[in-house]
Amino acid sequence: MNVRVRFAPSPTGALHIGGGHTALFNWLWARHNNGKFILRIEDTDLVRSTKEYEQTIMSGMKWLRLDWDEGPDIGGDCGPYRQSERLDIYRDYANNLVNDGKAYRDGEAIIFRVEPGQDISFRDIVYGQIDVMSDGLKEKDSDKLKDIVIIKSDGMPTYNYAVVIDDHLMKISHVIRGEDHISNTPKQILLYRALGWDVPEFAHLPMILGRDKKKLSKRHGATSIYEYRDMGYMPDSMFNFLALLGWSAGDDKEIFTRNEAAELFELSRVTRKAAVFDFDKLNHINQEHLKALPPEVRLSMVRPFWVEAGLPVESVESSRGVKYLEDALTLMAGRGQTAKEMAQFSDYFVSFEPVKSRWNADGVDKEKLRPFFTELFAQEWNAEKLEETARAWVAGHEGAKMKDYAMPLRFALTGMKVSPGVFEVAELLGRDECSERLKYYGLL
RNA sequence: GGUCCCAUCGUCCAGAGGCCUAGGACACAGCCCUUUCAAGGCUGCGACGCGGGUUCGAAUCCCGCUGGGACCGCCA
Repeated sequence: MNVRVRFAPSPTGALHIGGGHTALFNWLWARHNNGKFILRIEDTDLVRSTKEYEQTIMSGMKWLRLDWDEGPDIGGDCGPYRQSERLDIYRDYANNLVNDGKAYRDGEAIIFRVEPGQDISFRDIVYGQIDVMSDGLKEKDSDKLKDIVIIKSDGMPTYNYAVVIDDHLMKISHVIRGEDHISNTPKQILLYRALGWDVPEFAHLPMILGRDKKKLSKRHGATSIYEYRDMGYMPDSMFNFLALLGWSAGDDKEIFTRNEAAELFELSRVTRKAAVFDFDKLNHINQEHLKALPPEVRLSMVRPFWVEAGLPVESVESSRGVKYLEDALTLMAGRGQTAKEMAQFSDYFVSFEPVKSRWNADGVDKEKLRPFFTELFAQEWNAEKLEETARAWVAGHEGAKMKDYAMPLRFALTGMKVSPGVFEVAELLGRDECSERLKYYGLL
């Protein structure tokens, strides 16, 4: 089967979590089958749609690296890919339906007649058999059967109509979308039949809920994909996390790359239960990815947050080399759940200034520490030698404990009570830098 | 009000009649390692919503109940 799937957002807002999830599953299915992933813009709401949002959605998808094979920006054989540019098509088919007596005009609008007694059941790849009769398509709070508006008074097609025309004309093989569309599907099936077309396969996806188990919305905090980027989550982590909402490969593997996911993905393994968006899990997945990153990529993820914090990344890079910054973050691997946290936790590698502002002399016995630091600085400057020296010092002094020396050193160098191994930090910072920092406090 | 969907640890996911005294992950708690934890290791806590069937046997199949949710727009 020639798999062709599409993501069809309406440009009335940024790409949000739910949309990203839907786009992701479509992408997964396309890539798994070596099929095509199509982006179609559903901009038939004249009032709310904007070109800016269209751009935002596309860049959101690019950030997640959900690349499409056909779309409004790159074209394709089934274009145009913007519904506002397909109005003639919708009108032609609507006129045919009117001529066939299957639809009628009311005002400026065209309305499809729903006949009672029709079985509009369908089989969903995820949800299985869904039985519906056309008699159930009632008006709200009424027993009246509800006909379907297909062309609005302003000449634009409605969602339920345009989606059918486009999915057919664009040769969509699988319609993969949120579960909130299950109840739209029977209406669309009625339209497919009236038009004499075969229906595509349907696969509905479970909803994503907030902690309170209500549909994810602004109330739950960040909903747009971009907000996650700005918080320091990485595209591959978001991808990994979103893929796990409503799907698993069946084994215990939870940290994977997009290609691994594409290989393993099966629509038949998608879950039916709505999933709660869990920040703790996202954090963990992001941390795992952050840990596994190649040094240069890790640096590229963290760098913007150092810059954002006003740290002199550029000058440190030119004076000490990019390798220094990469090594610093290699030491940090696994520490911090977001790129932003990692940047915050490692600022002392980039500048002494934040260290000064955190350091204070409370409880620091300078007289006791000075000889120890002097001894340290008499050594060859590498972590192994430094630790060896420190241990020898502790062993040679009655009642001395490693932490009585290591902690003040850590605090003086980093301004933090937590850091990677302090001797490794010292080695990387370098003898001169360490010396400068200790002298500043009068510890050397 | 009508139609439809869902129901395993707090959360995400395993489980497609016996392999389940229900497994993994996150979170949480505790312990260990140790110069610190935001790193690493170990242990623990913790669920099949309820009631009926079917069956030698049910988390798995059927029915009812309860509880969630979606949709019923000339929004998508």
